[in-house]
Formats: sequence, C-alpha cells, structure tokens
Amino acid sequence: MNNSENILEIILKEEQSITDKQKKILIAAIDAFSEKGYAATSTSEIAKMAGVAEGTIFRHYKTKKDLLLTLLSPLLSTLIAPRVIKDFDKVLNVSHHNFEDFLRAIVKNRMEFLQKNNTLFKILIQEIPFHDDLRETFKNQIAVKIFGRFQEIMESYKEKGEIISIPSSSSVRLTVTSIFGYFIARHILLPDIKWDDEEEIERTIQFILYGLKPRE
Amino acid sequence: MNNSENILEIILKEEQSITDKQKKILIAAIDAFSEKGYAATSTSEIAKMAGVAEGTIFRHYKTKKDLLLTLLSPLLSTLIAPRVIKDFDKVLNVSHHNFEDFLRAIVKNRMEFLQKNNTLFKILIQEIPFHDDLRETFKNQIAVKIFGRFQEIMESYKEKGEIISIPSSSSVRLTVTSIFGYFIARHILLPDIKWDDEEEIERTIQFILYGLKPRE
Amino acid sequence: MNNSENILEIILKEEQSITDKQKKILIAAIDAFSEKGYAATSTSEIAKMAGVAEGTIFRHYKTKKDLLLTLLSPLLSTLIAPRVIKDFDKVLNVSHHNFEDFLRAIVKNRMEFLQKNNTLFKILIQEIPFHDDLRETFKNQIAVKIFGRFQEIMESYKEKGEIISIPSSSSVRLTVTSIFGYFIARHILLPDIKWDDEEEIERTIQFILYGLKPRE
Amino acid sequence: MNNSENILEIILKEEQSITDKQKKILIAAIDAFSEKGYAATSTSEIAKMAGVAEGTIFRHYKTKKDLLLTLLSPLLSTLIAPRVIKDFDKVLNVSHHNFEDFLRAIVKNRMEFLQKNNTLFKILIQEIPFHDDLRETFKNQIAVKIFGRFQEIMESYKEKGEIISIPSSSSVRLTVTSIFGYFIARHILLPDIKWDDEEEIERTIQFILYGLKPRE
DNA sequence: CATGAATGAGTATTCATTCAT
DNA sequence: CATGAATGAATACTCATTCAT
Repeated sequence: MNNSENILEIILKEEQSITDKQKKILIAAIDAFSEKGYAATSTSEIAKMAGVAEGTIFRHYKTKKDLLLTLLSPLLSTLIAPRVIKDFDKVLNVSHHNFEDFLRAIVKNRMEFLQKNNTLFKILIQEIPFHDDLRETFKNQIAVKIFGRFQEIMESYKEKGEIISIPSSSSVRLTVTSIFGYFIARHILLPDIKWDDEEEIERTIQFILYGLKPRE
Repeated sequence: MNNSENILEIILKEEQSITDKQKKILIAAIDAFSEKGYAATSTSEIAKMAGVAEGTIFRHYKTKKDLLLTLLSPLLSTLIAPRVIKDFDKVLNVSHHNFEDFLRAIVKNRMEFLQKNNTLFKILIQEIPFHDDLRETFKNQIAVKIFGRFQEIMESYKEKGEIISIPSSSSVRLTVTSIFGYFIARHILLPDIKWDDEEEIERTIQFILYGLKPRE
Repeated sequence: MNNSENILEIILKEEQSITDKQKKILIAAIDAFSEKGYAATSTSEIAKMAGVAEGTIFRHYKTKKDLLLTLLSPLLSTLIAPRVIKDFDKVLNVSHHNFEDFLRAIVKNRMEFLQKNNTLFKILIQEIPFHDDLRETFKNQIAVKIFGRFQEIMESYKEKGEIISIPSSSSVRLTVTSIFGYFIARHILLPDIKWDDEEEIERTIQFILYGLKPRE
Repeated sequence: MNNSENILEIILKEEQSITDKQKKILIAAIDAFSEKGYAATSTSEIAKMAGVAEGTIFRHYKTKKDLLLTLLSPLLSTLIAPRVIKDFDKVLNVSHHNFEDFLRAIVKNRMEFLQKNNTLFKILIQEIPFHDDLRETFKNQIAVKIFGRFQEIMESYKEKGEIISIPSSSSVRLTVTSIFGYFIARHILLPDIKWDDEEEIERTIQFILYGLKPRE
C-alpha cells in the first residue's frame, strides 16, 4: 500500500523536477524544523546544513513559511487523498466483518504511516498551535474528511451492536486520541526512553476495543 | 484544595515580593507565548503589551528564557509538589475503595487543574518539544514522581483484580493519554469548536474504566 | 528673517529632544542621500558615516523611508508655512509698489533660501520623481498654496498693467522655472563649473522682467 | 528630419543586429528606470517585465550599468551628432534672418525632440545627479558642443544688435533653462496635470524673445 | 542564443541584551 | 526600580552576476 511509505522518500526519488540542491534543502529543513521548531530555525542555518547558499533556498521557496508549507503539503494531501478515504472503505467492506478486525487494520495501517513519516508528523503537530492556516487546513480537511468517514463507519458498527452506543464523534475521538496519544508520548514528549512498540500497540488496541465494547 | 486553583492568580495575588510591572510582564508573556510560541515572541512585543520599558523585563528576568522558566516553574513545582503526591495517597487510602472511585476522583481533580491552568499548560506542552531542559524536567520530575506513584497505585488495583493485568506503566500511559489527549484536542488542536466538557469527560472515564477492566 | 536660515542647523541646534546620535544620523543621511540618491544609499553606509550602530537608526526612524521623510519634512513644512505665505503679502503690500521691486524681493528671498538649504533641496528635487507621496505633497501643498498666492499677486500686477496679459499660471511658471532652472543647472546638473551667482541672478531678474513686460 | 523621431523606435526597427529578446529588455528597462529610477529597479524585475530569463540580460549587457548606458547612448550621441550641430547651422544660415525665426525653429525642433523622446530624457535627467560618468559626458559633450555652437550663434545675433548685450553663456543658459524648465515641470514634477502644450510653448518663446530683447 | 539554478555579498529591519541616567 | 537609548549580531530576503546546460 502506497500510503504506508515514507512520503518524503517518494518525493525525493520520484519527483524529477526537483534539483539536487532542493532535496538537500528539504532534508535539512525537516531536520531543523523537527528539532528546534520552525520559528527557532534560521534560514542561514538550513542553508549551512544543506550545504547550499542562502539565496538558493529563496530561489525555490519564496519565503521561509513557503518552505514549511511545501514540506508539509505532501503529508497533508496524502491524508486527505481520496485513496486514503477509500482505504477506510476497503478495510470496512471487503474483509472486516467485525469491529476488532477493522480497528486492527486501521491502527496497523495508520500507525505504520505515522511511524514511517514520524518526522513530518512531528513538525505538523508541533507547528499546528502557531499557524492559523495550518490549523484551518487541519480542521477543514483532515478533521472533516477523515473523521467524517470514520464516524460513518463507527455508526454502522454501533448499529450492528458491536460497539457502545455513544455519539460516534466521541468514540472516534477516544480512538484517535489513544492512537495519537501514543504517538505523541512516543515521539514528542518522551522520545528518548525505550518503547516496545508492538506490545504497546497491541495493548492500545485492546484498550480501545474494551473501552468501546457494549456494556452488558 | 489549593491545586485546583489558577496558579497564576495565586502568585499574582499572594506573592507580595512581586511588583506591579512584574505582574504585567508575566501576564503579557503568558498571553504572547501561548498564542505565538516562545520563539516567535519578541521581548519588545512583551514590553509593549505589558506597558513597560524594554529594559524593565531584563531587570527582573536575566534572559528571555529565564522569563519562560519563571513562568512555568509554579506549574512544574505544583505538579511535583509533595502535596500533589499526597493527594494521590489521600485519594487512594481514605475513601476510594475501588478503581472507579479513584479514577473519577483523579480525573476530576486533574482535569479541573488542567482546565484552570490551561494557558500555562498550553505553553508547557507547546514548548516541551523545543527545550531540552524543559523536557528533562518533565521526564525526571513529572514522569518519575507522578507516574511512579500512579503506577504503584495501579499496581495495587491490579493485585486486587480490579483492573486488567498488564504492566502498570502501560495502564498509566493509556489512562493519562486519554485524559491529556482530550485536553490537547480540546485546547490546542481544535480550540475553536464547541465541546460539551462534562459529557466528554464522563465518556472518557467510562472508556478508561472499561478499557482497563479485567477480561472475563 | 527665519526662513532665510539653514533649516537643518536650526533643527539640530534648537530641538533638544534630539539625541546626539540622532543628529549624526541626520547629517550623514543628508550627505549620502544628496550625493548617491536615496535608493543607492544603504542604511549600513549611513550608520558607518554617522559612527553609530545600524540598529540605532531604526530606533529613531521606523524605516529608511521614514528617515527620508523626516529629513525633508522641515523643508516641506517651511515651504508651506503660513509665515512664508505672509512673506509674499508683506513683500507685496508694505513696500513694493511695482513688479520689479516685488520680483527682486522675492528672488532674493527665495534664492537665498534655496542656496542656504541647497542640499535638502537637492534631495527633494532628486527624489520627487521616484516617490509618489512626495510628489503628491509637492503638488497639493507647495503648488497649490505657494503658486496660488503667487498667481493672485501676478494677477494684480497684470491688472495694474505692469506685466503682460497672459494667464498668471503661465507667468508664474515662467518666473519660477527661470529661478529653479538656475538652481538646478547650478547645483545639480553642473555643480562643478564656476558660477558668478550675483551676476547670473541679476541677469535672470532682468530676463524675467523684460520677458513679462507688457508689449507696446 | 530624422532627429525629430523617436530614437528608440528607430533603433528597434532599423537595427537588425538586435534580437527580439533584446528589444523587449530595452523596452522593459526604459519603462522601469523612468518610473522607479535606476537604483530602485532590479534586473530580475526587468527580466520578468521583458519576459526573458535573468541571464539573458547579462548576455547582452555586461552589467546593469551597461544597460543604462546602452539605453541612453543613442540619445546622447544623437544630441552630439554632427548632424545636430549642422542643424543649428542650417537653421541659422539658410533661412533665419532674425533671432525670432531662429528661436522658433530651434524651440520647435528641440521641443519636438524632447517630447518624442521624453521617457529617455526623463531617465537621463533623473540619473544625471547620481552618475559621475553621465554628468561628465553631459558636461563635456552636450554642454561643450551644443552650447558652444549655440553661443557662437547667440554671439552673432548680439553683434547684429538683435538681442541684449550680455555674455552669450548667460543668454544661452536663460534660453535653455526656459525650455528645459518647461520640460521638467511638464514631464517630471507635474506630469499628472493637464498642459496646453502649444500655448505654453508659444508663451515660452515670447518670454525668451522679450527677455533677451535689447533694452531701449 | 537563451536559460534558470546557483551564488555570496548585501539589504532593511529586528533581536535580546546592556547600561548610563 | 524603571527607563529607553544604544548596540552588534542575527534575521528573512534580494541583489547583480556567473555558468553549466
């Protein structure tokens, strides 16, 4: 599945309209932004890291902000791509008769995607609080499209009686929060301690599963 | 309970060693940092907002970073204060015979605290990724002390068979993640949409409760 | 008469709200702008010439453009000051019974003013083509107020039959052009060749006088 | 008469050694220089306006300054061309028995030339204060050659008693200043107000004529 | 001939910080 | 205690120019 790939690598390899220096700039910028944050990273720093002249950055990206957005846009558009939405459907219709299978498929799928693009995600999450446009995109695109489809699916499981009968907006939030919560703890808050990813993910799945199980 | 109060207000009111200008500086800095982030906020901006001269800031706080740390320190020290630790014990020993009561007490207590100090928390969470010292403090103090005590308590409930038998580090993470996950979604990612706090909190409690319930 | 003074000197001496460094900046800027032009002068250059740090310039003048406007504004406001307008009247009413006396008085008076402030004038004239706001000010303030009053006076001499009967807008233009033409040739186009100011001015007066004399 | 033509058009049309792109560059540069001034115009701007790549400009003109000089050179060389000097003679010898005829011919001729090339003239006049080489060329070529011949002619009219007996350097200056003064007011200082060119020119001629008439 | 990526010095402006008043 | 003038390094960005394609 393509969306399980590292987005950046795909772009760097497949996009041939991109020059060598441009690639170096992107890599350096991702590195710097994820570690020190957008605002605390200077363009001269990025240039030095990328081994290019400072002017070269601005030949390709009109402004520093433009560089950030260019960086994040493949992630954002991947997230809202129809393909991704279809994944949900495929996951749902084709093979997953019950909520557990669906959850497992979705967590595995999303978690892999998160992990493979964790640096870009880190930047996105870290910068969202400071950029209105980013937050707006996030809210209007991601939240509406992904969460919307997610909610429909939840609704159907609720009707089938496979999960508890609460508004699906809440059940989606609790599910997503648990997954993202793990990601944030893992990669942002406590990136330096050791994590047994497999175990933790299994426990997170179980946690969500039982947390949303219909009460007898 | 004092830790359910707005920390900043307490300091501004009770601390008499603090001058009027100093208070204005703190308020302005909190405002600016929480909205634009530490790195993107200039000291001259803070000075203007606070209605003081630029130099005045540096009379009280050696550096801009010092101002940030001063700002966060009451929050940090409240979090790791022995009093808070004792709260856990009190919650545990005195009255809460079972896990549900404990969880309810702790969630109510912590959530109130989060909400009352949401601006300071927002700053803390936003800045943690960018400041090693902050993250170190967080890891060594908060994680070790709070989570440590939390884990002990979880352990005891596990022994009593009230919750599922997984490493308490995981059960604590899942619990905390659900609570913080709500806070982050609520105040940082999607601060502009309407939230029914009471309902969502109740659902979150139920979610944790069932998610950690021993499997039959 | 105050308007026969060097405007800059007056400001540098009398204005006490101006710091020492600020004076140096103004002097350096005038020097640089008049010689190389506004656009070709860098703020770092001005700073170096003034012996101040570059930042100091921007503490006092928000932008480079602001520095230019601040520089020119005393000249501009002197030109449109009611006092200057009154000068015309005084020149006219009190003592000058005929056009020749009036012209002599006005040329002497204006030419002295031009010469004493020739550097500032040079800047104004050189920059007018490139700055819409400056040109607007010039048109709306100088042209309307000064030329307006000038025209009225011309009109009265025309009625008395002392000058030729053409629209006073034209006679004013021809007069002013001859005076300014001399100034521009003298200070801007050919500043390096020797000029016998007194003689040339006398010839210019005669030229205007006879050029506007009623035809028999 | 060829010198009454638009110099630029002639070059663009007749010069076949000039490429299409080069023409576009020249047109764009004239446009930009005349409006914003040489120093405030960037080569990339010119390239964009001309619809060519940045490098293309430098293929044809070694430096930006070179572009300016190339632009002005046809104007400058036209002004000092032997042909122009001969015009004076023709004007003088062949047909003009008296000063008035001569003045009329010369003003008409020169004014037409000024008007037809007003953009290039605008650039020349605007840039002269900032470029020593331009000023030097102007002084050595224009002033010496044109003014020199002009003075000789003036001298002859003076001897014939047709004009006042002042140094012809002064009479030339007064004449030229009146003509250029009109041009500058018309095209540089107040380009936006309406002008009745024919009337103003006639008045200017009359003004010069009577201004230089021998005093009885 | 023409391109446009690349450069590095330079641009106006802002920064956190100092210090004399 | 508070000010705000002063600083010089740093900032994002632009410049004229070069050169491989």
